[in-house]
Amino acid sequence: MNNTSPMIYLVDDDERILIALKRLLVSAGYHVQPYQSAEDFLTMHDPDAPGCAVVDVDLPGMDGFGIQDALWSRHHARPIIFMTGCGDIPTTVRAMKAGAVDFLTKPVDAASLFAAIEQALKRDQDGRQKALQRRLVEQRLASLTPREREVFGCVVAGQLNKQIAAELGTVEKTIKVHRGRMMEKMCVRTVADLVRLAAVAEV
Amino acid sequence: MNNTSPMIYLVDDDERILIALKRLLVSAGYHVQPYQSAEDFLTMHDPDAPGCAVVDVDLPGMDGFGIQDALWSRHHARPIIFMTGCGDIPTTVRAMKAGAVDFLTKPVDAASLFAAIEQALKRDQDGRQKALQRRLVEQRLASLTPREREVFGCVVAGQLNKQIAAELGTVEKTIKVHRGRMMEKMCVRTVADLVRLAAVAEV
DNA sequence: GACGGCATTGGACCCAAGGTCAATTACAAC
DNA sequence: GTTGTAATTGACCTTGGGTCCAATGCCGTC
Repeated sequence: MNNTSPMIYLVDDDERILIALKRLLVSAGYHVQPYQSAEDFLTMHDPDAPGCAVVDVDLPGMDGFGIQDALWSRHHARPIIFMTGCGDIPTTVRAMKAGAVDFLTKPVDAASLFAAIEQALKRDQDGRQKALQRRLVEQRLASLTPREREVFGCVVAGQLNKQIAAELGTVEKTIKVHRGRMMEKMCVRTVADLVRLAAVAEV
Repeated sequence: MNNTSPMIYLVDDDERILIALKRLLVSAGYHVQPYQSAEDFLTMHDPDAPGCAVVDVDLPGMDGFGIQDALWSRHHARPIIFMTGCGDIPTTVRAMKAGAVDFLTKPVDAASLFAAIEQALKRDQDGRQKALQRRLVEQRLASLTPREREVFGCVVAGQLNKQIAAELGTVEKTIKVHRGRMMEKMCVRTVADLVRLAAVAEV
């Protein structure tokens, strides 16, 4: 699906640092997209492209946390690595609690940065994988008729056709038909597979 | 199971702080167990009692991370809240990455401490709940004969009895018997329930 | 050697799941 | 009014799942 190589989104208001870090990362083989402000990053980056963000928390205007919140509220789960020149412990804790991959102090140590980026890219990859599966299941669920949707829930709950019929106020034969069509639309052949699909969607 | 009220394990080498914090927590209605060293805590605390630990990272001898590692290697997932008088950002990041609930700076703010403790107790509760379920499932799995165990795997995978029979080199009738006994031992009546149990055990 | 647990199998039987063929009803859109 | 989709139901048949009773062979323990 997304086999484009991952992008590192660099956000720092200090142009010298931006240039230096970009050079470092490019020389290590990464694709880099630099931004001088949170606003630039948020409006210009492609949220569907794989990759991670390396962000200075102390930005003028919207700061690093603003980026984190903005991405979160848009359901963009892009992993973030923070950098700071003058951060304190409460700030660090807040960032990590909010899901930051790492919180690095300037001057940034190259080895730490690379390690954090690798971890962030892996997290991004995993997240994308899960989101993809989830979207697939939700797409299939959306193709169900209301009745089929109800039957889906009952089957996942382990109910027998006759029990489902009683619950939905109809007869077993009707349920069998709905159930058959539902299984086909969900692209599964066994109840075991269906339960696993349901688990992907719900959790 | 564990309806004893949760215990707060306090670990700090400074006796004055230990006393002050204990007083604060007791007055807030918590049960508190103070220790002056990591070693004392590790040898004397009850790992099966619900609760969380509030630990000074800068302990003489084994430090706070030592506690974290020791608990981890013993598979005791007790949530830890760290305190520090002179910590830095890398230390904070390390602690949070290792799963600390919070990382507080001394002097500890009461409101922050209470918030962290509530979060830690909730995490402990959730962890215990999951561990309990998991142990229950593993116990049931352990009661299966080797053959039943194999059939379990195939059923969860969604295979038909005849397919299972072919895979295990026997006939459908035999599988039916194993399958029936397996379902009874696992205390489930439907495949849907069985798949959910399997999910609890594997993840 | 007797005993118990385990794996295996056969036969009879019942219930559940799913498919075929056919038909009816309701509602919304064109 | 016609068309399409969704929901519904019936009779009939096949396959799959599950249970009861009964029996056999293997293996390790007492």
